[in-house]
Formats: sequence, C-alpha cells, structure tokens
Amino acid sequence: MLDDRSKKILHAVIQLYISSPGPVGSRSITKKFPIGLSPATIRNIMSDLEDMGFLRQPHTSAGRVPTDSGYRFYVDALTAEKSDNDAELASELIRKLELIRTDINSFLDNASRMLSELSHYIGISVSLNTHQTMLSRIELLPYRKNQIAVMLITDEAVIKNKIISVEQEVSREDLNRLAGYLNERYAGHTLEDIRKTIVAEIANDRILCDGLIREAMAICNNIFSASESDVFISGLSEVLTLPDFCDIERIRRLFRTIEDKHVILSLLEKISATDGPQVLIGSENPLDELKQFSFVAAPYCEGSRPIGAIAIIGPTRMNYGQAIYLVDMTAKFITDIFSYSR
Amino acid sequence: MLDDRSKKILHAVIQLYISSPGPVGSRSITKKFPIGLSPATIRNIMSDLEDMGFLRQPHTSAGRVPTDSGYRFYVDALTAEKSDNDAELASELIRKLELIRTDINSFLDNASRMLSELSHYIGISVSLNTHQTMLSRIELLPYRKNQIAVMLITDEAVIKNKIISVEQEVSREDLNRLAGYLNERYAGHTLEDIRKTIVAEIANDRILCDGLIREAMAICNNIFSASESDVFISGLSEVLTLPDFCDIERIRRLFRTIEDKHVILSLLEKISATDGPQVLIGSENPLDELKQFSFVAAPYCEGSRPIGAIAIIGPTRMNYGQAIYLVDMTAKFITDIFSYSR
DNA sequence: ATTAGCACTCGAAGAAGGAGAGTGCTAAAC
DNA sequence: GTTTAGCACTCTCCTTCTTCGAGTGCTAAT
Repeated sequence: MLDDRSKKILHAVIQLYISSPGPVGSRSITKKFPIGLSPATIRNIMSDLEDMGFLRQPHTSAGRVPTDSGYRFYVDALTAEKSDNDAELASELIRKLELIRTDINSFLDNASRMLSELSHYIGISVSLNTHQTMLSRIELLPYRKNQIAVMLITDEAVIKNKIISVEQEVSREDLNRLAGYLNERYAGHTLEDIRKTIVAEIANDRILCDGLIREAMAICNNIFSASESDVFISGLSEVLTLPDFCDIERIRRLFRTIEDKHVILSLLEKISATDGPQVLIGSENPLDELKQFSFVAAPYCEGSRPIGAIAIIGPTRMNYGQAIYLVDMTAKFITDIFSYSR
Repeated sequence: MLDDRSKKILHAVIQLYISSPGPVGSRSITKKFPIGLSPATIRNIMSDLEDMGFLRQPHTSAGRVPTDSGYRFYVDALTAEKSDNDAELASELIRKLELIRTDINSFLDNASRMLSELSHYIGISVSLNTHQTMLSRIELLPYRKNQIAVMLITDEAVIKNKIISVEQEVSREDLNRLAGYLNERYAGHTLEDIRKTIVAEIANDRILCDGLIREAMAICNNIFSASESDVFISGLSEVLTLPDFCDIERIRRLFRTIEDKHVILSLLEKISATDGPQVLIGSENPLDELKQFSFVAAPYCEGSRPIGAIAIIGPTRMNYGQAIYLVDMTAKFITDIFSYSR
C-alpha cells in the first residue's frame, strides 16, 4: 500500500520525532537521513502521507508530526522485522533480570521498577487473578481472638494470605480438621470452582447446619470470595522529565487513572488473553484517560496459562522498538522462571 | 515573645496564605479579619514579623508570605489549643475508618488512600520492621522443586510469607520437624534475637554439621535475615492539582524521592520513636529533596510498641490543623484495632 | 519526475506599555 | 506615643505589537 520511498520517509519522521519532539521538517530529514531526495520531493511525499492519515500538521507551514495510525504502521513494520537492539541495553537488562530471579518474593515489584528504569517510562506489573488459579494447599491457623489466618498456596509464585474474622472462636483442632477437609476435597481445583461449589453448598444446607459447620462454611466463603491481585507501578517520576508532559493537567489525569489499580488490572486482563507483546497506541486505548498515551504489555505464563502481565506506559511518542523489546524479554524471562522451578 | 496583636496577624497571614497562595497584603487582612486596625498599622507589624523571621517578602512592594519558622510558630500554637474541627470532615473520617477496620488485610493500603483522599495531599502508611516483632509461630511448607514456603506469624497484623530456595530437596516430614523445633525454641522471641542466635549457632557448629542440619541452618538464616517492611503511597495525583506544584522539576524530585521506599521508611522509623503526631516543616526536614515540603506523621502501636506509621506529605503551605487531625485520629484508630483484637 | 526559487503562514520569543496591588515613609490625628 | 491617611514608588502580571525563523505550497525550470 505504501511504496518503499514513502515508508522510509514515514519512518524517518517518526524516528526524528521520537528522538526529539516538535514538528519534523523536510530539510531536517535530508540532513539526518541519506535518502537521495531533495526537500521539495520529500515535502510532496509528506503531503501524500498526510492525506493517507499517517502524518499531521499542527498548523499550516509547520513540519509534520506522526498520527496514531502513523505509529501503528511503524510499530507493525517494527515487529515484522525484529529490530536490532542496543547491546548496552541488552546487557543491562540481563543483569537486572537475574536480580528478579534471585528474589522471587518481590519479583513483581522489581520487574516494574526495572522496566521503568530502563525505559524511562512508567513500569507496571500485575499478578492476574483469573480465578483459574489452582489451589495446592490451604492452611488455617488461629491468629488473634476471633480471627483466623488463612494461607492459600496456589500453583503460582504468589502465596495469598488473609486474616478473616469469625463470630465464634474456633479451636486449633477444629481448624485443622477443616483445613484437612478442604485440602482433601478441593486441592487441585481452581479457586473459582471452589467458590461456586461452596456457595451452592451453603444454599443447599442452609437449614440443617449446626453452628460449627455454618461457621466453617462462612469461613470458606470468605476465603474464596475476593482474592485481590497485586499491582505494582513504578517510574512516575521518570515521565515527568519528558517534554511531552509539560501539561500538568494531563499528567494528573493519567496518574489519577493508574492510581486506581482496578483500571489497570482489567486492562491488562484483557490484554493477556492474547499472547506476545501487545501495543496500544493513543486512541487505540479503550480508556479515555489513556488515549493520549501508549501502552506496551505482555502476559507472563505458567505453562500456557497467563498468570500475570507486565507493561510500559509512555507517551505516544514512545521508543516502541525498545519498549517492546524490554517487555517481551521480561515477560519471557518470568515465564521461564515459572517453567523451570516446576 | 510575641504580643497578642502580632500573633493574630501572623495567624491571619498564614490562614489567608493557606486558603489561597500568593503574597498576603495588609489590606486583605483588614477585609477578612476583624482586627480593629488599619492597613498601615498592620504593615508596621508585618514589617516587625519579617525582622523576626516569621514572614518574608518575595520582592519589595509585594505582600508577605510565611517562612518555615512562621509555620512552626503557627503549628505550635495550633497543637497547644487543639483546634476545632470540621464536622463534615470528622464524619467522613469516621466512615472511612470503619472501612479500615473491616478489612484488616489491606488496612495499610486503605489508610494511605483514605489520608490522601481526605487531605488532598499525599498519604503514606508503612509497617515498620523494628526487629522487635515477636514470632508467634512459623510454618514451613514444601512449595516447588527446591523451594520452601515460609509463613511467619507475628504478633502484628501482617503475616510475612516468603519463598526461599534450598540446595537439596527437603521432605515434608523434615520441614515439619524443623518447624516444630523452631516453634518450640523461638516462639515468643523477637525476630532480631532469633537471627542473632542462629548466626551464632551457625558459627559455632560450622564443622560438625551434617548436610541436613546445615541446610536447615541456612534456611533459618535466610528466613530471619531481611524481612521487608511494607510501604503504601497514595494521592500523587492529588498534589498535582495544587498551585504550589506548578514547577514540574520540583514535583519530579519529590516523586523520585518517595518512590524510593527506603527513604520514606527510615524517615518514618525515626519519627515513630516519639509518640503523637510529629510535624516537619520545610527545612526542618532532614532530607534535602523534601525541604520544600511538609510532613505530618504519627506512629501506630501495638500496646506501647510502635509497629508502623502513617503520614501526610504536602506543601509547606499545608492545612496543618486538618492534616494533624487526620493523622492523629487515624493512628489512634489503628492502635485501637490492635489493642482490642488481642 | 524532480528540484530550485519564492511568497506566504504561523508560532515562538522578545520588547513595550499599562494596570494593579502593595509597600515604605512622612506628616497629621488621636 | 501610637495610629492612621496620603502619596510616591516598586515590582509583577498581562496584553499588545513586532520581529524572526522555520517550514510550507506552488510554480516554473531542469
């Protein structure tokens, strides 16, 4: 659909714009890129690219700026040809990934931090709560008065623990019996299934329950009802250095949006349905508040089941090649960790 | 040291400045505050206050702005007389505090969120790792291949769990034996003490250890070495609405500083040594990057031992009365939760 | 088909000039 | 002696105007 020359010029505009913001003029292209064409010719081509919707003029007689579709075209070409990468970045990445491996307890925190440090954009990592998580074992322990400590050991790296309150005190023996029963019955099932089963049982036996069993049922219901996912966000300070973020109100809205972790979570849940790195550019983003930003995300898996995701949020004027590389490598690395430690 | 009239005027300047930034002039004081004095007299007094270091002129022929010492004087007077509070704020606070009580699992996250929502500044909450935490019980469970899940149940609300890697696989029975041994021997001791004892034992028995015991010792050392504290920060988007934060570079430095959780942690550790709400105003702050901001913090305790802290960070032009009220009430509330659930 | 030349456009940056708020000082009033 | 009115002065902020320069689109020449 685009001839080779047009493609080259589009890429040139985008690369210049990424390296420094502000409209790109025809002359600066001839200076930085050795295409054997004069500024006038380039102007004509740029005008064509504008008609096709890949470029845009902020105002008459200004240079051109990429549109979201322009970036989209660029990114698609990029992923097709697997860009060559900065060796320095690669070694830095590998060094930091090893750090993640050694501290499995806070790998999510470390991953988001690492992504933001290397990309200089916002780094995000989440553990997804797909309800497909499988229960390996459950432990119930008396905690304080009228409280029970629950430890859910799942097949993911993250152990969930929770304190729940109960109406009447339950002895350690009863807790052990209950835990034994739950393990025998539910180990190997997904949390979602267990929850459903328990709800059904409560409904059925409502009348004949004696005190302890009803208490036990309430406990189970509590345990398996809402299990939160973890969300880690780093590098908010990084994006403040970018000239793209000179408008405080825009940053505020962005921060406000991502401070609400549910939003991030549901977005990444959708994304992790497909595998490999996903890129959402500006208006492609489903959320209004994020339509001025770009989003590079990839799920990480245990086996073939996605159990979390990592992402980078930055301006649409993003170094996509680098961001995709970072996200892709990191997601694969984490997936590897889960595979080998099986 | 200050006569009554000067005090009133200082308070007037600060209150006007807090309600809207920009130098405060003598005439606006006479308009808003019914002190029976003319602008000229007030000018004279303000000039005196400037000599004493409580006020400052941004430039000749501009109004006055409070200095850090000015705020300090104001805050000291404030805490002495226990300011009367907004009834609406109070009821809102109580409503949200109840939410904290019902969800003990994420009370820190909720507390920081609540503080930022009510104050419109940055809300922070941390659980301190003072090494004085007492071990109630330890559970060891096989996790993945060559990994063990450890659950430390302490006398604080927060259960710490951790996955540690071991060199050789350890059977479930051995883990149970080890856990039993540790519980029998160390339950009731502080984590710090336990760590020291274990290090000493490793040093002593280095030569005679057989494989399993050495492995066990290594595990223990790993468990009790570094246990992280939790830090929750909310409301970064809130402060971006403030006119004080028009300088992006300043915000960036602030965000950069508080994104490094160690900094926050050590600051709050120091603060929680003394009880009751603490206020650090601008330059009183030990950290250079925070010298342009103010810090209101209070520890929460279990019994009399501080086990965490909550705080508000805002501009020096902060509504101190409200911030102190919020922090104080919240800290007391959390302390209460720990006392009653004993 | 490409390129040089040229008139034109538009924003950024700087200069100039009020307007306004507020001060400090002096002299009068209480 | 303290307080106040009056007044000249200062400094910022905002608006307007101008200039400058980068870059375009068009036309004619290559």
